[in-house]
Amino acid sequence: MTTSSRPVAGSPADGRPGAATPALPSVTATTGSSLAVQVMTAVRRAITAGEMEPGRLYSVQQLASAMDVSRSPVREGLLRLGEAGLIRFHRNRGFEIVEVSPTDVAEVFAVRTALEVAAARRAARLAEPEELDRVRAQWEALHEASRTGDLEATAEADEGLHRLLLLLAGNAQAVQLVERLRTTTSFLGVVAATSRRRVGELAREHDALVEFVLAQDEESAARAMREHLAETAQRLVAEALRTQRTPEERVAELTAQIWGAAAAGY
Amino acid sequence: MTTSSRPVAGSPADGRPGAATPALPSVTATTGSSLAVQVMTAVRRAITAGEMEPGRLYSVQQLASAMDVSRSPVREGLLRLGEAGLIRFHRNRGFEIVEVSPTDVAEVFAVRTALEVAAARRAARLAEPEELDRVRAQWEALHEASRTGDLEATAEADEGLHRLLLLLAGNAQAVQLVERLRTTTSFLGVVAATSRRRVGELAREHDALVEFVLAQDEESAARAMREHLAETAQRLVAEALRTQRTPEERVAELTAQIWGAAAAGY
DNA sequence: GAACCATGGGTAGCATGTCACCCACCGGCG
DNA sequence: CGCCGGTGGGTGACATGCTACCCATGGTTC
Repeated sequence: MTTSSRPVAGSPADGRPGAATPALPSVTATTGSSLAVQVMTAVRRAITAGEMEPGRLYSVQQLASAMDVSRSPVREGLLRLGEAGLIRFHRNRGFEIVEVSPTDVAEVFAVRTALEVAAARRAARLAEPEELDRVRAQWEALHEASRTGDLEATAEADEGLHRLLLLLAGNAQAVQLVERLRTTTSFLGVVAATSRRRVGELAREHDALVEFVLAQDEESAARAMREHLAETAQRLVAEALRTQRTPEERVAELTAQIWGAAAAGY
Repeated sequence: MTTSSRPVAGSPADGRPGAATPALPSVTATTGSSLAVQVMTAVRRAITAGEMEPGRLYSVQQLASAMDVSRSPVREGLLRLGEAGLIRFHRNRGFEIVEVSPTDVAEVFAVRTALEVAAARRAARLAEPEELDRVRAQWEALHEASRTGDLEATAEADEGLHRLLLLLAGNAQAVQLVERLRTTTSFLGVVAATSRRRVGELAREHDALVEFVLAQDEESAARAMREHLAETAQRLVAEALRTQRTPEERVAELTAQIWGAAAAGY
């Protein structure tokens, strides 16, 4: 609250490269949490929205000015994002957005396969009746969000369902881990980009999975989870390929190849 | 530098909890990296050495004074440890060491099983001859360190071997993840406490695993990794139980129970 | 004796000052 | 024309000042 009008800031339209101020990721209105967390959210959103792009150098001071907070929370939030692998620091030069390659996406989903297939199996085995009710409720919430076409709510419900299954598997560490994986790869952003046109289908993809979990059919649940993740993975790998301007006629072939190489054995 | 003799602080043998200043984690001599990293290392060491214990509240200012640096790098390092789950912050009150329960240890190893069994399989399948040479070299380094009885070197070589296998599996994301898991659970500290008397045996436990990887026998390598992790996990779970003052006659039983529950399905 | 409230010390979170260092730019030298 | 060393702006890392806030303590009231 010290600066009420931000006196200097970007100054006149300096055309010099490197100091370019392409787009200011405005501060989030998400009050309630610490400023550092707000910075993290804002930067993630700016990345997925395309306001900040790989290959360009940004600085703490720059973001702090744009978001009208001091450098401390900005630095703190950025360091956390850096540890998560979302950005990379160059000493005394600034930081840049790390580009998520199709291979990275495939690898993340290979890891998720390793963890969540087992989780589905364990959830089907261990879940108590009231816990199964929660699964059903979350599933219905997903369908509801999907029906309204609300992209963000659908993605959130999707996440919630996966998190719930991990929880029912009784492994808190795994929950935390997968949670972090999502953050790391700006997973949400990719999902958003991909499924914009097919929000309605997202819910139905979970039908078989939920059905088998509710029926406590361990192996079928595991298989359904594996198939679900494979489908999602390939869709996101394809999207990542398109982001890299891969010719459309090669996307299908490369997707199968990348996912096949990353997933074999998991 | 502010307090040269800590004028007030704990005062005479105050029995009051909370304000006690039990032991000062002295600054590391580990120069070369940033102060924040040095703080992280120092705090981890202080925890594993028992100088800092769960249930007690510490503060940034306190550590900063003890280590003779400013609050900034201390806060930064502690925040990172907090994100890893090693400590927990209480707003305006301080932070405390998070106790690692036997169940936590078992869960971490369940996750590692999910990731590293598949990694062993893939490493056996995919490794090039020169990469197998690296495995052999790392294995010999482990034996060498084990032979000299150097605990820290042995633990490091152990880590190196596991990391190498993950790398050869071609999943950079998994490597990063397991790396973080180690940090999280103050894994090294537990290992140290456990194997102090049996450093010599640690190397031999990897023999079958390495042998099968070198022979490129996928399924045997996977099985060997699973058994190796199960053994290690149970040893550490038992150690965690003893830390919690579990009666020795119940340790074996509880260990089997906890590990069985956590690992089933992975 | 017990419940209530003012108060003061201590804390994390945020803002700001300072510094060594790196790199891009630029002018002079070969 | 090409190389090369001085130089200045910008950056991350660290030090320090400031503030809202929480909690324990002790006095006060009933």
